[in-house]
Amino acid sequence: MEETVRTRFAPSPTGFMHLGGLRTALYAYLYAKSHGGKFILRIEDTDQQRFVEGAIDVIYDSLKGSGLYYDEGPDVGGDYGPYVQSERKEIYAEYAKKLIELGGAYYCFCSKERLESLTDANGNRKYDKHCLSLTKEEVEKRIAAGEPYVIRQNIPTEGTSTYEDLIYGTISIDYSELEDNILIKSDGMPTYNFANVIDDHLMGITHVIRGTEYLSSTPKYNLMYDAFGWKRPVYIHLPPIMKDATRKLSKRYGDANFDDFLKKGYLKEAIINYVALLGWSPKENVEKMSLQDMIRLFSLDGISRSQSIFDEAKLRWLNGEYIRAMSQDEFYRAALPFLQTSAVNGKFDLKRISALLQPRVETLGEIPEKIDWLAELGDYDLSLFNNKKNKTDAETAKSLLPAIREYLLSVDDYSNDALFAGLSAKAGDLGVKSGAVFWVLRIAVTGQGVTPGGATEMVSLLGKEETVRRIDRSLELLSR
RNA sequence: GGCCUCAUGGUCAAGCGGUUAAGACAUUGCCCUCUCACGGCAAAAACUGGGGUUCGAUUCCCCAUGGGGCUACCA
Repeated sequence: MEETVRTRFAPSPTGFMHLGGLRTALYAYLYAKSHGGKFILRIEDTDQQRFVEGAIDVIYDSLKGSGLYYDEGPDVGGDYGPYVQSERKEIYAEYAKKLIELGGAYYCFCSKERLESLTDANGNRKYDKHCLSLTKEEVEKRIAAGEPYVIRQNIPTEGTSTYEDLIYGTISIDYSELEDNILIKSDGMPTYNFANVIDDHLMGITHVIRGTEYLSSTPKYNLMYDAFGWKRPVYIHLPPIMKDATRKLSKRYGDANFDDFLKKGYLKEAIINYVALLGWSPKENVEKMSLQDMIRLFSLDGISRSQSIFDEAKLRWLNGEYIRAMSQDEFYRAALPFLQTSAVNGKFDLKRISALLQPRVETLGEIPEKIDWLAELGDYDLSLFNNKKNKTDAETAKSLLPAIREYLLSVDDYSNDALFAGLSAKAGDLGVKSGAVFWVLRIAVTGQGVTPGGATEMVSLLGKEETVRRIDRSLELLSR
């Protein structure tokens, strides 16, 4: 029987969910799920200086919020815990000791000063294996004396390491290019280089899915798998997501934060869908996909090797697709927080505004700016009445408006359809194109060149009292 | 600097020796239309350069150029 696929997402708690990280998590999730496997969450918090309060919750929330439910993790449990590295310190110490016995690592007592003295003319530094020659007795004596130490990996001085990456193919690195990196820091905590290997093995990870930044350091990890006699995992390295041609999407530029996009009014389904498309394309030529669709369509040969640039314009479009696919109620619920920050909150029927806005916005964040002006009719430029096609201007507005006002005052059915039919007929009575009536009316009640909906939709929304009040105000402006 | 790696329109991205080199976003134009938007139709737009291999290279190989990564007691 084939072994069960187990993938993991192993972020450091930095306080925000990076979109690149989210994509890595997504691919790991998709790979596992499309193979009937398990997806595991592990928190890599070995760098205590980078500890951020509440950061782990951000990871939980982002993952679950996007539908990437993990089968094992700190908050959901599992048979391979603990799933937080800072709680596994003794495990690493034990394996480090074992690796030393196997000759794959050694204690090092070198001072920072000595290390710095190793820097050559080009500014490069490579550890010289100085402490490798220490005898066991000497090492024990110095440890007993309380001297601080680290544990370094013992990398062969010659030879070549080769492995097969499922995306990039055969990768070969000469050992001479690698350094005896620190595995256990002087504070007793492991570095990524070590914890990552120990945990992936102990947690039964079969497929390691991560960014290309690890492509050339993977031989170091394989050396450890081999030394312990463990089976190497399958490697799947992913190309980076860029902000532009030369910069990666980064925290620094504030353009990579999942939460920020949520605040701007992007839907999490759209974000997940969009990042899935950066670096992967399904066999079928489709772009809008649910998580379930993606599980069905996911395959490694659709993953590209080149970096891709994050294009917010396309994300906007996709987000718009999701918005238009929602039911009116779904959209209303999603839009409500944004509607409530608008100046119209409490003045008009938010549900009706929501229906008007649904086909007209690509992100929820655009909502307030699209309707704020609706709250009050202020002074506006009378040249807005100018319309060539309908042959209108301020003068025609002045002559048409009283009759329109009278009509609107006389009817009680303010539904869009009734208003449209009634005003069209009225235009006939007045001997003008219906477009002229609609244009003049729309400007008169909104004072805007562009509105989310036509004259009748605006009037229907405003209601009789407010409509008449605004027409009066416009007539006043016109006679100044 | 050394090593690893990548390279199709502005962007994402099909293609995997012979194609009119898909599709999507963005752009432009037209249609629909009570403005805008939605929707529909159409246009413009690409194989980084140079050598090979081959009857034939976007596709395979090499070099150059350009981009990214690694070179930490960060991950």
